[in-house]
Amino acid sequence: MRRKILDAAKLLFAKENFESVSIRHIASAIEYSPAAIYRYFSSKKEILSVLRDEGFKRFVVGQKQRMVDIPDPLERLRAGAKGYLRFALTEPEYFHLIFCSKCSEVDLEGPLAESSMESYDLFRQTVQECVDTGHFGDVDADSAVFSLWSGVHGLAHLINTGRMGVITQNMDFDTLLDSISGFQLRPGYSSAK
Amino acid sequence: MRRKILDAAKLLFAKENFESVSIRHIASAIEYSPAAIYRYFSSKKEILSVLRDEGFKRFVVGQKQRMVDIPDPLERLRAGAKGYLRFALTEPEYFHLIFCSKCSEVDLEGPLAESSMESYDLFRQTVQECVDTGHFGDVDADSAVFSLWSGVHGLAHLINTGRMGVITQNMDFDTLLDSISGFQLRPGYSSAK
Amino acid sequence: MRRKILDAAKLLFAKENFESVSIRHIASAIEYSPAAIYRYFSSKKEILSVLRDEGFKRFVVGQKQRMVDIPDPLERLRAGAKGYLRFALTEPEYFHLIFCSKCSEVDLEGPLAESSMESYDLFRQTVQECVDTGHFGDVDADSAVFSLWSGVHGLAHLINTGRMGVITQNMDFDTLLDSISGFQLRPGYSSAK
Amino acid sequence: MRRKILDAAKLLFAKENFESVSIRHIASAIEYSPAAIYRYFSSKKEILSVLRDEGFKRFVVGQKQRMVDIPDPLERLRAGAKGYLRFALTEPEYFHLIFCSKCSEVDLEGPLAESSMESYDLFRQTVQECVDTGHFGDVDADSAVFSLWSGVHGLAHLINTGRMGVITQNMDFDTLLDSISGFQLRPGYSSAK
DNA sequence: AATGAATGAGAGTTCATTCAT
DNA sequence: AATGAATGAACTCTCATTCAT
Repeated sequence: MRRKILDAAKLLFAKENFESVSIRHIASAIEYSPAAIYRYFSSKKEILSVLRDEGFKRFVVGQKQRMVDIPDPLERLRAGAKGYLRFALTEPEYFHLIFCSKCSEVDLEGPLAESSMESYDLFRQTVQECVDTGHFGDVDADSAVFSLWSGVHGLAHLINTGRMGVITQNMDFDTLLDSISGFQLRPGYSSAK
Repeated sequence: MRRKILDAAKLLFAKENFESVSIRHIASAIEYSPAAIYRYFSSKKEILSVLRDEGFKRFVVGQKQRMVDIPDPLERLRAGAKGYLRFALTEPEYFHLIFCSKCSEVDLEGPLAESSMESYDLFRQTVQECVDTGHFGDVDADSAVFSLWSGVHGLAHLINTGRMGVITQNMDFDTLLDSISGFQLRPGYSSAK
Repeated sequence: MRRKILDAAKLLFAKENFESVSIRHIASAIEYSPAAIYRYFSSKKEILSVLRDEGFKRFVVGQKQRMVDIPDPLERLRAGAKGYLRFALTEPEYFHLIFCSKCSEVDLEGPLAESSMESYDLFRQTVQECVDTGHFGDVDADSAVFSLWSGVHGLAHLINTGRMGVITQNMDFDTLLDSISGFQLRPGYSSAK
Repeated sequence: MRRKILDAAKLLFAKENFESVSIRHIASAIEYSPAAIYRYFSSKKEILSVLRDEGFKRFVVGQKQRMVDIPDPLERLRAGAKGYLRFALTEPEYFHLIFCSKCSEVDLEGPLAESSMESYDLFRQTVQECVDTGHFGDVDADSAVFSLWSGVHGLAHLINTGRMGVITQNMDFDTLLDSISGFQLRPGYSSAK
């Protein structure tokens, strides 16, 4: 059924490129005929789309869980960053689909747009709290949002594309975060200057 | 001729990814027959390779020019970061080819490897100088390299994939840099804490 | 289906050589799409391989049947030679595939190797018997094997390629055999010198 | 010029299949452009054709030289057989072109037909002499022609297609001939029975 | 006399997709 | 609900050949 197809697809997508996974591959992985898949999905693109939505939803749910109970906004932000990194490194194909593919190629209608907003708001609001409580000195919230997202996203992307070499391979998320956020998210950091 | 093919390929490689760009696409973009392309390049991979080398060489030359005459390492670093951003935003095709495609897909033999090293060394050394002159407080050079590259790369990538929305569209490179480097590269910034 | 493809391929392989027969040719001969063939065979080479195995098996079975019950080794040999000729002239496609294509192009793993050995051993052993019973005078078995195979094979090949002209066209197998084996396989022949 | 092209082609044909030798290969072998070849030959087929004629002429000339001065017809025949074998084994591609390709594919007009006749007549007449002088017992000339050509041709073809294994690899032409002609061409042989 | 440029046709092969069953 | 059969379009790449220069 639908679930089985999606799971098989997810597994394959994790192993290979999205483009090089074919309906045939998925079908043979679940030991069904290629044609059978079309009972459940109208096209290969739809499978991809559903997977993306699912992945994003999972990401957002995870982020909420990780962040919701943390009172200190900086700690909360740090938890969010760690979640982002974890997602990127443990589910690189989803990460690529959701945070690296061109927005123009993504269908922004439907559930994805909603998740997207929710997620962004959570992030944005936490940053705002940090600014309000003086954690970031005189930096405005927009700048902080840009800066933080860029930093964490860039790290994830550089690692996933193999540009960080072996150095980062054995680091855990905390160490990684510390590396890039020596200036912002380091535990105990409070305010520049 | 060669140039025409490369330009067409560059455009297409940027729009879609490597695997979904076909020789036929390139050929029809320049209104030639697919076979004609093989007069100038022995394979699809070679086109990609040449493009990448070309783009990288241009990038490295530009960075050297921009950075060489600046005595203050932090200013020099800032100039490098601006160069990276400019390259990413004004030549997104090359940027994608060089800094976003998976390393495993790249032929690391030949001139590219050299350019790559040169460029990285220039960056790395400048960071080291900043650290040595106390610009980054007690942050070690490795961490600073990770952090700075991640920040600038992430910003470029998020903008290029359309994730920074319209807000960043009218900013110049200085403003952009200021946004993400409120903590590190801001002019006048000297040392954390 | 499979059979249709094989038959079409057999015909084409006989008319032209392996390399100039294309999947497209086969497909259009059976009025199918080229892609359809890949439902039944994984590659062009496999078609060839299957055909050869098939033909060889048929040849070997026939030879055994023809030879098994004949007590006199010379008569048995003669029956084998006649079988070889009949196979060559009545199934020239198979004959070409099995006894005329270059061995280096043949996949010698699998069932073919077995059939091949079986068939050769049967032949070789019969020759040995002839030698042992003095039918061939002081000729050793190896020489006799070379000589006999060469003679029959050469005749078949010359006829099949059209070099024997019309003269041989109306001869039956016995007459043909008598022609070439005036010295060895002629009925009543016993020993040289 | 013409000669250079033909020589290059001949060399390549000796190494690879006829079909897999391309105009490009020939051109690059003589360091000319593919187009240049068309000044001298109207098509690939023509090159092949000319080569075949040349090869055949050379064969015939060689055979004449070898045979002309030998008074004893059996010895002369033997010399001819040796020449046939030598030609087949040292110039297998020519041999294939001339004696193995289907007659229906060969252009039988022109110089080839002439050479062909000449060669055949020489052979046929020598056999006739052998018969007349009683060398072959009561075998008629037609049968002897069939038998002898078949034997030598078959041996050559089986060796060239790799079916004689390694056994024959180190034999010289005399030994080979002795093997297959234990009954007819062996030196000293005179008449069956 | 020779070439660079170009092409149409065709090679083997894979793919997403459809449809009768 | 599921499949076997089939296809058209696409893929990279090679070929013999032509033609303006």
